[in-house]
Amino acid sequence: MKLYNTLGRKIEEFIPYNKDCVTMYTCGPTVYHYAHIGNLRTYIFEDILEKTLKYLGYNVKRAMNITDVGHMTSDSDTGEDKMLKGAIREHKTVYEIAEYYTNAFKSDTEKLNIKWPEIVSKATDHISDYIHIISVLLEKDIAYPAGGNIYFDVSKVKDYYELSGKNAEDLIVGARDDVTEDINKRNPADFGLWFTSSKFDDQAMKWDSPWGVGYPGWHIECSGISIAYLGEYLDIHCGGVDNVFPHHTNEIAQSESYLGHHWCNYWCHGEHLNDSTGKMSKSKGEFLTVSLLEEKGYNPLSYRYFCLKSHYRNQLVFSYETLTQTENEYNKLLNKIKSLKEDGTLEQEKITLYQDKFKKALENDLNTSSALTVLYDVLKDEMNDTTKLYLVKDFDQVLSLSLLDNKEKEIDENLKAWILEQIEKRNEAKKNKDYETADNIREELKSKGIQIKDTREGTIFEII
RNA sequence: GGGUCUAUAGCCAAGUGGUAAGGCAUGGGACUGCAACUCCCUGAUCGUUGGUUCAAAUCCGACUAGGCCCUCCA
Repeated sequence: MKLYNTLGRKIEEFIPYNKDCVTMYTCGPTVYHYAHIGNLRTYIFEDILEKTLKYLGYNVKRAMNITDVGHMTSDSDTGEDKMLKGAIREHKTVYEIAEYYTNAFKSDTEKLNIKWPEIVSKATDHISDYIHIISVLLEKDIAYPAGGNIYFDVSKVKDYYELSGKNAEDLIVGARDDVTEDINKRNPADFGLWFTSSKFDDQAMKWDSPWGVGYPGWHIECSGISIAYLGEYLDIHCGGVDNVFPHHTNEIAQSESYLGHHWCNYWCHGEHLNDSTGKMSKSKGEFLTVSLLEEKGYNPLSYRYFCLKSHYRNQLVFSYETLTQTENEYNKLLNKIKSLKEDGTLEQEKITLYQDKFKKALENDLNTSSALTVLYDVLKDEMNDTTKLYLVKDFDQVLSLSLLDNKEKEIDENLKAWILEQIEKRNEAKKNKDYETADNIREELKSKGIQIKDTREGTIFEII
């Protein structure tokens, strides 16, 4: 298995610490609002990674956090707590907001066939772990108190900028207008571990700590949860590219300083989904959610297919035009598979041949585009349908495109009898060259969501 | 300003030194009473420009265009 590692910026052979169990951590959502489909793209990538590892025979232990503690919308004095902002917007408590959007997020992942990680933990469930880590960092003199808060001193760690490839001199504090310098920090790059002195009076979530009542900094939660569930040695850490700096950079700094040894070997990042104007975000342009796509008549799995056609490290541009086209492709694929009928015994040679090709594609830094091509090759190949169906099912363990879930929908016997009767009538009319009647019947059925297909074997129907 | 990534046909894309996979769309054809479905056929010298090499979309340099990051962001 080869993976692109942001740490080192090259494709590397994947070698886990422990062959028997790969540990994987993925940064989860901040649940103050719905996730947009760009957010979900990253989770699709992580889903494919986890399923690929399992397909290749690894056991995978994966954890994800749910950020239900306040993140600042900005670091400036005018900043607001995201969770609080959501609560005010919707007249609910921050806890209600978190629960509501966690469920919404889970529902979105289900619609996209994204497997829910075995371990999912709320950030607020591990406050004592963060306090412990911060205490150790203070003891080691890597963290320091200032102005009522605890900060991490980045000058105490070597290779702070290794992951991001940046260097201290070139970073401009306040490169963005909405960021102001925090005068408590010794170095501009230092980051907060614990805040007691909030810039906002109405901070809703607070916990007791050795340094006063307050709340944890943003980066500490991922370190804390990851170490709590996956131990001191982590194989893979994933997230969106925008997390490379500062979030993951800071995670490395605090985790390794706390543990006293190297922590995570592979850092994998998913690229963004852009719209025609650039990066997609919640605050700019149309807020694209899975529900919105459904409202517009799209199948969420068409979006998954859209993502798999591309590579996770390529930027993708979203437009309804492209999605419409992709849905068409996806439906054609499903149609082809639907026409397969069990017709013999498995052809083992073919199975081995195509499984190897499929694996090879995925092993090459998750080349899902090539993997899909292998699927098309299978459908075109000269082998019996039983073997094709076997391979489709096998591949779908990773692709998760519900390629075989398209079984005939259960329909009422009376309805079925009526439809068959109509088809009979239509065929009779056709025989008598009464095409007007025939077309009327076809239209009537269509208006009820029943599609007629004239095939060589006779007329069949399908519920749309 | 600094960092980083990308650039292959209308669209999504494979390709990691040996003369451009695949899917969709388009056009043509078969089937059909017409249509839908299905099937067959149909397209690019790889952003521009130098260089390395017997050989480059593939390696190196320059240029151009674009995305993202520089302390909320997937």
